[in-house]
Amino acid sequence: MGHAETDGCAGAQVEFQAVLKSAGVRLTQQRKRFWEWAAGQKRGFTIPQALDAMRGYGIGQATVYRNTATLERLGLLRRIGNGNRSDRVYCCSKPGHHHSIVCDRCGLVREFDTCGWALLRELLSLQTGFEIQDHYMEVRGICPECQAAKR
Amino acid sequence: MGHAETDGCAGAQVEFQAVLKSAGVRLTQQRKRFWEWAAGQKRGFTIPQALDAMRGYGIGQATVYRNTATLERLGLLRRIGNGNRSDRVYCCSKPGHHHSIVCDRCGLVREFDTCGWALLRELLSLQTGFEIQDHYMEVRGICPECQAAKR
DNA sequence: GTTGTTGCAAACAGTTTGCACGAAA
DNA sequence: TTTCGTGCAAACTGTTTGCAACAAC
Repeated sequence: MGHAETDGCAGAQVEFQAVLKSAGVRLTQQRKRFWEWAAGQKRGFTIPQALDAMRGYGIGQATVYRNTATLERLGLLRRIGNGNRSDRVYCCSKPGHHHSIVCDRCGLVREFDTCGWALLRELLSLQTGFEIQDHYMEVRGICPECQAAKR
Repeated sequence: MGHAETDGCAGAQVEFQAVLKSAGVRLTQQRKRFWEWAAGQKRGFTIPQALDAMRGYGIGQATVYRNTATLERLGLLRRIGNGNRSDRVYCCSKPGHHHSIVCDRCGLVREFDTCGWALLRELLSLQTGFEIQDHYMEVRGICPECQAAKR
């Protein structure tokens, strides 16, 4: 099953080690395994899925939880699923601020950054008097492949 | 402490009973108490806070959880706090689709619905090929009062 | 009278923690 | 050789559930 144009984590291997090093975080076997697996999950994953997969490598659950937190802190992983509370985790293809659009059917994640924020920010600031700081956005839909499969 | 222009739940009392009735949900003493209290929390609340407050009325925790879920289902309550994962609950001032802007300092919630969605939806649809369904958005900032208090 | 709701307490699920050992730098 | 990270299991927190009594309609 080829996911056209969506190989989100290409070149992630290199970046991974660099990010860890610059954060003073050690590159352990377990972390490497976890990251390789996570980067391969193009549709994100849930914690139970990660626990299962890592158990296969003899990696304990505490390690999975700890590493999920660590990599999230380093901006390598991100949590989504607020609309439906599914609490998925996915592997960021690029660092920094961006949003995600998630397929409701298969969980495929794509990232985007154009969200018209500058304008909205200005508007909200005027309307509410709030000193606006940040925003969070998540879109749900059906990905092209699932649309095709549906028929 | 007067919260100018932010008495979100005015007239909620009336609507409350109507919504419950039309959903075939009973108006019990406990639900009424819970709702009255919740509607009074202009800055939203956390579950522990609700548990505490309701314990004062002799209302059990199971009831609080069950009612939170019920009222959320009826669109009377809503959960926020995805950016910082604080998992707050707040009382919706109006039904239907809208977003929230939360004060990072005091938790005050204001709702808004202008978010430039139509345009973004179109853009994302073209860019990603997704059949777009829904979106979730949340803004964080500092409310006017907290800005004033800061100085 | 019928049925949804409640309170209690026990059960549960998911997550975190303490500690001794092992591996990375 | 000095930390940091890991595995294990126990502890914990927050949430859900079964059941008998009760209150809403």
